[in-house]
Amino acid sequence: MKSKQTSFDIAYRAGVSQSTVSRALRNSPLVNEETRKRVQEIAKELNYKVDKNASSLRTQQSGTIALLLFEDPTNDDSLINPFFLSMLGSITRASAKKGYDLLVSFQQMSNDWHADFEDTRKADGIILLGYGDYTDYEEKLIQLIKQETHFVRWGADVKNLSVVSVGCDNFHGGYQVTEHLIKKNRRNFAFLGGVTTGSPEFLDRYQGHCQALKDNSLDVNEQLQIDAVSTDESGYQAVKQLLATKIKFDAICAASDLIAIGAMRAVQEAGYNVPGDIAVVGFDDIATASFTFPPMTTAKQNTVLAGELLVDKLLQLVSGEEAQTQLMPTTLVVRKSCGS
Amino acid sequence: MKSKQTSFDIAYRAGVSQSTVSRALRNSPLVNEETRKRVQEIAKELNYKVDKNASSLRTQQSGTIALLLFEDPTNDDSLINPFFLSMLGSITRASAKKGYDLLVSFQQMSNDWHADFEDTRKADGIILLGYGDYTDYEEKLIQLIKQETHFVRWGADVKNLSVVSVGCDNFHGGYQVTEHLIKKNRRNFAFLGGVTTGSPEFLDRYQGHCQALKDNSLDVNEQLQIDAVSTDESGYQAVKQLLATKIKFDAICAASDLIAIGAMRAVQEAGYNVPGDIAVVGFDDIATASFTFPPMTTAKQNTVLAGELLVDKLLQLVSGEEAQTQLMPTTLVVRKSCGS
DNA sequence: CAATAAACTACATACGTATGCACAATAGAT
DNA sequence: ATCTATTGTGCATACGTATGTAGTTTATTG
Repeated sequence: MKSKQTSFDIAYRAGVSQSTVSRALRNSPLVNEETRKRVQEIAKELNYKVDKNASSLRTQQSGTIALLLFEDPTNDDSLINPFFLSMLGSITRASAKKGYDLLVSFQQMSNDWHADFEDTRKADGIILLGYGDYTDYEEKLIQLIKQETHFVRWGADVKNLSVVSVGCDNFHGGYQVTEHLIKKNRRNFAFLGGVTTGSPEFLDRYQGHCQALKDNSLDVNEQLQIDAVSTDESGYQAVKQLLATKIKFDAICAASDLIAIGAMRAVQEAGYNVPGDIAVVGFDDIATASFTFPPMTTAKQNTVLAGELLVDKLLQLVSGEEAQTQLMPTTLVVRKSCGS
Repeated sequence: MKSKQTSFDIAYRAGVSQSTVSRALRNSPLVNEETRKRVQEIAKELNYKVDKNASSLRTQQSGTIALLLFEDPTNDDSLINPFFLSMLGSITRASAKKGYDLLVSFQQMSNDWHADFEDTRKADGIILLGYGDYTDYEEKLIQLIKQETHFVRWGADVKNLSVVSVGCDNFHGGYQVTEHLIKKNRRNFAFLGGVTTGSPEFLDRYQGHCQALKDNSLDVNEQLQIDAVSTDESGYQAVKQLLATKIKFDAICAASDLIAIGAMRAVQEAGYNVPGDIAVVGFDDIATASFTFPPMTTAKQNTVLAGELLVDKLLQLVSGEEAQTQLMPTTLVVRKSCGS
């Protein structure tokens, strides 16, 4: 049980050659049924496991997917955005289902992340996860393409680049929640989320929001759009700023649940009732959203499906097939933060 | 930029041998300062990266840690316990800080998990994460020890086994929250969490709870202890069951935040006020805990520190050093669910 | 019974790196 | 000018597996 078993040890015990052992364990049709069974039994008996390093070195395939998780640059503390954490969970599951191991890596998005995993042969392909809202991002995508790295990414489609993305229909989601609020007879909307500065995802949500207003003959009041990053603190501050302007509003569309949570807190602290005075909707449907008070109405992104799509598409690319960018629909989850 | 670079290519370009390249890149003192610089420059220029498989095969070290995450067996849906998700995040960070890659794997805790990662040389060591409350667990730990696998685990110490564990002081945590409630003049306590059936962690929390009661000359009413697993649904059902007994109580100690969240919901639905009529405390301090209504008072487990300790101790074991089981203190986080 | 096919199995080698050992080159000492 | 010490480099090999090719055995056929 001590020193490591190799295929030669199995071969010796089975009275065959090492190559036969290798073939037997990989179920090659070249070896006799009987021989194969015998070898496999002995292997199990001796608790032999194929050395993945040697195997990968020989086959040039690692059976591993790398997940690169980019942090929100503004979020310095050591908490991870719960939405991405949830994505991480579903990706882990999805890759396990496909028999792949998952290598998880946090990235400082500073240097060299682009070149690390597939080059070193530790992974067959890469999944990029995080808001792509920092400088340099496209440049690095281009470099990945140049190196012919297999990768897929989460998020809004990137224009003019042949990159496979999986994302949700942020425009539609923004439209959806806004429409819901309009049906609840709200008329004066604030929008919380970085539009000029932030991630493309937030911009799409905002544009969907605006479109819904237009389609219902409502005006967009740009003074009620406040930039915010995806933290509850940022949402809290945004609402404070908003209240200071004295402009009236009866609904808040937040670009993410975290922002919405902070917004609700600020609203309630100012003595207003949610949803009575001000309705709030979020975006993402993170786990916390159902436990807030009042429980939050939000546009759900299906992280389970997302994880599976990302893994499936990546594996398609790895095996040389084509793969298409895909947009998933969002689902409106109605709870109580917009009235009943 | 296309076909893969090897150390031979670098050697050719630098006019030295492959072995010199290898040494230069690993900063061996055996190679001349000047030569080393030249080699490293050329390597960077050609975007050369050491093949980790070949390197690992040769050195028998992978530079990788495997994280095995066990699911709560009762939790079938595809959501991960947020506490463990948070641990996952901190472990990811901690191992990155040490320069190790992290291989994440979900386990069905059915067969063979014990033998996979270090045996195949994909990882230098293993971190076990999850409630250790299922049959077979100790048996598998014993097997890991037999195989001389390097591993550490999260959770309560395992008696009679020389296993390195990192956990929090569940007894003290249970004591702490109960004491807090007593100071708030609560006298009739319910405890929600599997004691006979559940995980050892829950049992420790319960015992701390009981000790606090005894130290304050209060009786333990065993009829007010309800088994529950760590989901909000389970907490919800437990309170329903409790209310049906008509026994009076003015405080609930939940064995986890998720249980507490479900409990609060049931209490509020029954028309009682939290904390006015019934105070509630949780355990863990998951992200959601600060967003509930009212915000939850709970015993915080320091996941960031836990992640670092787990990684540090594992790496100690890997490098042949001794490592000790360690209990971390819990911190009482006072919010509003116990009154002000 | 010889010749050919069919079905297995063994031999040899390559994957890319790291390292013990031998060797070369330079410097210093006598 | 010869010898030892010092420093730097190259040669050869091993890590453990997978696979092309050659070889052996048995069955099949003329």
